[in-house]
Amino acid sequence: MSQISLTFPDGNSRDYDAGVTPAEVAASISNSLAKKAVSATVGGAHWDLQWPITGDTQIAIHTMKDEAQALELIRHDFAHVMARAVQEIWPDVKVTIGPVIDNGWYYDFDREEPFTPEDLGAIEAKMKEIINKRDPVTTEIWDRDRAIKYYEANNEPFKVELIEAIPGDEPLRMYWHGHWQDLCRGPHLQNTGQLPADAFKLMSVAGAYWRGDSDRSMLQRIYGVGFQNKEQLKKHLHMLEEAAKRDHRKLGREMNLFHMQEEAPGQIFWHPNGWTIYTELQNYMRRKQRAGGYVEVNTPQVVDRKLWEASGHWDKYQEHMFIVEVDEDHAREKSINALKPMNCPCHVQVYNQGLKSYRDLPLRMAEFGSCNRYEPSGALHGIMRVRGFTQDDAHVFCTEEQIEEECARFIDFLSSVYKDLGFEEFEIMFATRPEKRVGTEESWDHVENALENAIKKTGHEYTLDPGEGAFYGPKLDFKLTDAIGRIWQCGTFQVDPNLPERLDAVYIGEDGAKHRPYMLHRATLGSFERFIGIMIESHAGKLPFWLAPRQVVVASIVSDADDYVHQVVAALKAKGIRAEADIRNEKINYKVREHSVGKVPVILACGMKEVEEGTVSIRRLGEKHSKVLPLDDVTTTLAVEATPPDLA
RNA sequence: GCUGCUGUAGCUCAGAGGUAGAGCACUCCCUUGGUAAGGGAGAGGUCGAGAGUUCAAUUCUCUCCAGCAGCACCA
Repeated sequence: MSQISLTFPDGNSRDYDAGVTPAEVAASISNSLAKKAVSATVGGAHWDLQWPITGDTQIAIHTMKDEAQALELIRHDFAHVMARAVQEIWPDVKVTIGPVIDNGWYYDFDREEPFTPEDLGAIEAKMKEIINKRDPVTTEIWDRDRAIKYYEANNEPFKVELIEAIPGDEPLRMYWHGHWQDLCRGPHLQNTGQLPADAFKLMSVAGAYWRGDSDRSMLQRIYGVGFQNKEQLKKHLHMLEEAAKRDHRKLGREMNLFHMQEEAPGQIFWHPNGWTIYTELQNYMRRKQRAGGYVEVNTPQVVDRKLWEASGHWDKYQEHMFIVEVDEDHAREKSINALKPMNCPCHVQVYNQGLKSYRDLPLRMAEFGSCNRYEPSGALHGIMRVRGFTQDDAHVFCTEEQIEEECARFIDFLSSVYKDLGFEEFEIMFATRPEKRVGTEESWDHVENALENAIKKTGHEYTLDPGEGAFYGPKLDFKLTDAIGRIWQCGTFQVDPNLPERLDAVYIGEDGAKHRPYMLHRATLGSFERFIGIMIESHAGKLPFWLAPRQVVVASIVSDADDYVHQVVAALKAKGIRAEADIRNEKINYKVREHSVGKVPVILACGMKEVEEGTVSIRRLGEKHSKVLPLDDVTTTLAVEATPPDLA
């Protein structure tokens, strides 16, 4: 038998018989390592302890201490144990797939009856039973025919379909523990007893389409979370509880920012507090955009279908539009209109007024464009995904050569805005040419290169999202996460040669001939609604002072101080600070608590001492102690703090 | 849109086949209190909407609406 040389992380190497498994390698080092080992990294790949190694390579043996590998194995094995538990309780349930995800795993099942919360408890109990059996995990490679026959015989049509989708002659790996078997890439633990039976929890059950295809049957997906030990599980569950407190829907109610109601699903009734945030943010964006070389326009809400037909939206997007029909009793002619779902066609209309020269380009046309989209009911989510919203939208009309520069300029602009708003980090997704597309390959090459260069020039990392661009051009999406880690697209940058073509936008070039401009769709915040939702969650309601709807509450401690409280409020207002008086007949404890819960950043308490000395007792949100300071000092300090970041 | 769950006072929630309850919030009274809930009284609900079963439905059944979780969608 031939020999192979395995190199360990410390640089030493040893010879073994070809076909040696990591389990055998571990045993050759020490008994304790053999027991503790869970997997290996072989030649850069995560390797099952049972898989043979056939050539010279690098090897590292993993134990539970290697967090990345351990968590992947644990979660993957939990998924298998859960599937086995389900089939032991309900033998007729069909299994499909069960991958590892952030913090845990899921497994999709096909079963007539819905799983209930009580069922989840029963499954958890069965899983613990299985783990305690400490069944060894074994694996074998099967050929396709055998695997297909096996699953056909066992009435597992989903597995058969999975195998049929696996390309050609790729060998199929089977895993067992106990009598239970699953088709799986691996790697897995050595035995089910290596799973921490007290460090997992089944979280929820929800529908999920088979193979992610909404035309196919809906399966039941059970989600679980799993960790190396009980403490980490507890920590995770606690984190979820904390995150729930930051939910913008809850804080929106508690801070009296907005509400929504049945009569206008997916639309927001902004209350004075919430609208203050909104307008402050909009004022800020308006100043930033002016400074950034944009001109601002405003275009109609209700637009005749003729324009949507010309733009192509009527064909492709109609089911997502609110259609407005004006009938003949009210209008001279019957007309069919749509509420605008986006601003671009209207912006081309503005562009098309008057002949443009190459000297006018790039033309950056911005609008705080109020849009309505008939989003699917299941997609609605608080103020993050709504049917009526306002984009901080703009379209840059430019030449192909200007795209790179405009893209870089936008990324810098967006970074500056995000930084001002407290988001140092964000994810850029670079979506490239899809299979179904228009335009020449040369043009796609050029435009994709322009975007890539722009990202590099501005010094950001990005994630490639191949094939996910629009049919007419590539795009960048800028994403932020909410309190529980759900990812939301906020900013966007899209290259579009298509709409100028459809709506016949032109400019006169240096050569005196007509040319077609490119149109760059771009939004920084995306929508005010979504961005405010994200901001509420990321700040847990404690917005930066300049954005806080109620910046200061001045509270009297005794009613003899009420007049002074009004003077203090007037002094603050004179400095442009949003201040209000609280002279209710309540104790100071009560007032402090109420305004703390309401996330008011500064409470100024005034008793007779302050009245006599011309001071205020300042207490900042989150701080336990207050400080007595001269009123003038406080108004000056707060006025500085109230300055928006772009004016500071 | 799909699967499942939920809908009772402004909010958070309890409850039962015989037309409803708590805490907080609200109003009034007492209290003038020094930094996260002082005390008392009062008012407040067509139990999401519609239909059906029943002597009787807010409770059971069906349909619809909305919300929540996930999936799909987000040009």
